[in-house]
Amino acid sequence: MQHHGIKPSVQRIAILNYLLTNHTHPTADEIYAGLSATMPTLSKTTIYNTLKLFSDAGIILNLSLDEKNQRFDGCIQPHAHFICSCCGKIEDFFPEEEIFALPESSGKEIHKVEISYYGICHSCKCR
Amino acid sequence: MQHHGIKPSVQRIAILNYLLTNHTHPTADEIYAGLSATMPTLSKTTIYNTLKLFSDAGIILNLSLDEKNQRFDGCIQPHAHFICSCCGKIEDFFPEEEIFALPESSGKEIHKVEISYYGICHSCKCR
DNA sequence: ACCACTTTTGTATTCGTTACAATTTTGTTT
DNA sequence: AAACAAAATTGTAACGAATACAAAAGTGGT
Repeated sequence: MQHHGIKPSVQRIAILNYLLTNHTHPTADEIYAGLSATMPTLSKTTIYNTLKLFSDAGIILNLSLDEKNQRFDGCIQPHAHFICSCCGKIEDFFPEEEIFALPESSGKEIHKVEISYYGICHSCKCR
Repeated sequence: MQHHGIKPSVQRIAILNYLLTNHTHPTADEIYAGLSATMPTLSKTTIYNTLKLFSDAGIILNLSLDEKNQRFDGCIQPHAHFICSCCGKIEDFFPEEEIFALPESSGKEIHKVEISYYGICHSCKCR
């Protein structure tokens, strides 16, 4: 965190820690629900502020795979996602790295790549 | 449209036509702005209803690449997008088809694949 | 012309996110 | 330690895209 010019605080550490230990691609609300038990005074605005701070600094990812909510990912290794439209589960995938580079470098500067597969997962299909 | 069990109407034809001729990946609002000139009584609800009808039927794509708005695409050939964070421009890409299939078919049923590259485009970089 | 059914429309509501100002915390200087 | 400036946190209010809902208009068949 410090290496990115961000001063640590109790709230910031808690939020980053939540993202690094819960690989659930949570929304701001889910993070709030998860942390407010132990930090009752935590404000939702702080969560939004902090998430923006972190994602601008590149230490977390702001995912747009969910059209209803912003979702956040503490794993910044290039990876893809599978989203089950039925149960909502989000799975991580790690395809070959080549996919994450632009085919031809046409003078573009790439900051983020998002690869999302939408469909029905195995267990939802059989139910 | 009829082949997908959707009855055509003046509004539906206009909305589909807008998406097939404008490759701008518009929001519902942008479609409304573009059509209300010639169809003054067109309602925004109709646009939302119709876009949902079309994307559920698979004749258009509901893109989640923009975290602020739903965006829609009349081009349903598998393709990727580049989004310039500076000027907002959205470009189409057509990588090899293999990318759009799941690496290993793990019993999943894929309905949609979204591949988005976020960054700065050439002209914004030089300005 | 009548009727049932579908589509469209406008308004009201919801809810995730942001704006903003006040309060609290942190770090530094004297 | 006290005082001060700067930064972070908090709560409330506001915004706006998307949805819910009921009324109105349109469509097709008898």
